[in-house]
Amino acid sequence: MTDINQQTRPPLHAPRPSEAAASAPADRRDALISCIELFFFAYRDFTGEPDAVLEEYGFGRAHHRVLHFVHRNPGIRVADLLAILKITKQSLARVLKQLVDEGFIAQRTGADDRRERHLKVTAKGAKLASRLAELQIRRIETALAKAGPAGEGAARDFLLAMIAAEDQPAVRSLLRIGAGGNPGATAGTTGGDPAKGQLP
Amino acid sequence: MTDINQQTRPPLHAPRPSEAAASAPADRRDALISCIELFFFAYRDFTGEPDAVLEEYGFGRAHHRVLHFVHRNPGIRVADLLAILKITKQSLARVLKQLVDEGFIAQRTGADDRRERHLKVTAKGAKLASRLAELQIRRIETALAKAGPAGEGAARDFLLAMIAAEDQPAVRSLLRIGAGGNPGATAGTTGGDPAKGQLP
DNA sequence: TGGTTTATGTCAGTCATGTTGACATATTTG
DNA sequence: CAAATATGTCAACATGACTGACATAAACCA
Repeated sequence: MTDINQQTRPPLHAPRPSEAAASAPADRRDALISCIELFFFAYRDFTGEPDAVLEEYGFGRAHHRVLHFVHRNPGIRVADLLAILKITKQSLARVLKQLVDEGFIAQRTGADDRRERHLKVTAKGAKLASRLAELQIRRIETALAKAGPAGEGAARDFLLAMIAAEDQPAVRSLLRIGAGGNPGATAGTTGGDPAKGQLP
Repeated sequence: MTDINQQTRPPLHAPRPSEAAASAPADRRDALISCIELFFFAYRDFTGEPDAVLEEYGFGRAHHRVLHFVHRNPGIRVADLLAILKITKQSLARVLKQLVDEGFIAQRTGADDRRERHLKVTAKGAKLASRLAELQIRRIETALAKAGPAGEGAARDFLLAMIAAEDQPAVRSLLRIGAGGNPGATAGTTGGDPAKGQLP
C-alpha cells in the first residue's frame, strides 16, 4: 500500500499556468481553494476519532448525530430532530430505534400533546455522548489554541458564516449564540428574539 | 412538514443543570460544544450547493472529491489519489470510471513507469471543477470576510490544526502551506523540506 | 360531533458510497 | 526469470440517505 508519507518523487503539483503570472487574483484563488481542502481534511479528522469509538458499539455517524442532539436538547421532539438533521423520518427511524432498543435514548409521550414523543438520553446514553463529545472538544480546544486567543472568535465567526444564511437564525437559536462577531454584516436579519421562534 | 423556521413553542433547551452553577469550565465546555455543532452545520452547507450541481450530472460527493483533486493536481497517479482520499481502490474505481467514461477525466500511461496512470481533467472536466470550486470559494470568501481581516489567518490556522497531527505534513505539502501561523506550537514537526517527501 | 390536520411509526424498494477478499494483467526491479 | 509494484475488476456486503405508501393516535376546528 502506497503510504502517503514515504515518497521519493518530484512534487505532485505542476505549477499551474496562471500561477507564474503576476496575478494577485490567482494567488487569492489558490489560497481560497486550499481552504476548501483544509475544510475537507479537517472535517474528516474531526469525525475520525468518534467513528472509531462508535464502531465498538456497532454504531455509525448517524447514531452520533442523533445521540449528540438529543443529549444537548433533552426532551427534544422527533420533528425537531428531523428539522435539525435535515433527514427523512425513515432515515432517523432506523438509527433512533437502535438507540432506543439498546437503551441509549428514552422516549416519553408528551404531557401537553400526547402525539409527541420527547427524547432524552439515558445515563448510558449520556456516558457515550460525553465520551464522544470529549474527543471533539479536545481537538477543537487544541485547534482554537493554535489559532491564538484573538483567533478563537474569528474561527467561530468563520464557521457561523459558512452556514447558509437561511439556516443561521435557527442555528443561532439552537446554539444560543448572539449576533455574529461582525455587527452590521448581517444587519436586518438580526431583528429577532434570539430565544424564540427559530426552533421549537 | 414541520418547518424549522416557524414555531411558537418554548425554547427547545431546558437549561442544563451544570449551567446555573458559577462554573466557568461548564461555560467553556458549552462554547466548545457549540463549535462542534457549528462545524457540523458549516460542513453540510459547504457541500450543499455543489451537491445540487452534481446532481444535474448524476454525480455525487465522491465524484466531486475526485474531480477536485485531479483538477488541482494534474498528472496525479491513482495511488496518490487513494492516499489523499483515504478510500479503497474499489471505491475510487467506481466513480473514476464514470468520470473517465463521461469525458471529465483523461488517463495517460506514465512515461517513466508505464504501469502508472496519470490523471488529468479534460476541458469539460475543468469547466465543471471550476464551477463547483467557484461555489465553495464564494462561500469561504464571504465567511472569511465576516471573520475580519485578522481572522482570516486564524481561521486557516484553526482548520489546519483540526487535521490530525500525522496528516499535517502531507496536507501542508499538498497545499503548499508553510509552517502554521503560531510558530513554536508545532516546533519539532516542522523540520522537513516542505516541497518534498510528503506526497509523491 | 365528526372530519381534517398533525405527529409519529412502519413497510418496501432504491441509490450512493464505503468496505473486504480474491484474483488478473502489465511492468519494473533485483 | 522471479518477485514486487501499480492498476483494474468481480462479487458480496454495510451504512445511511432517499421515495412512496399507508397506519395510528391525538388534537383541532367548523
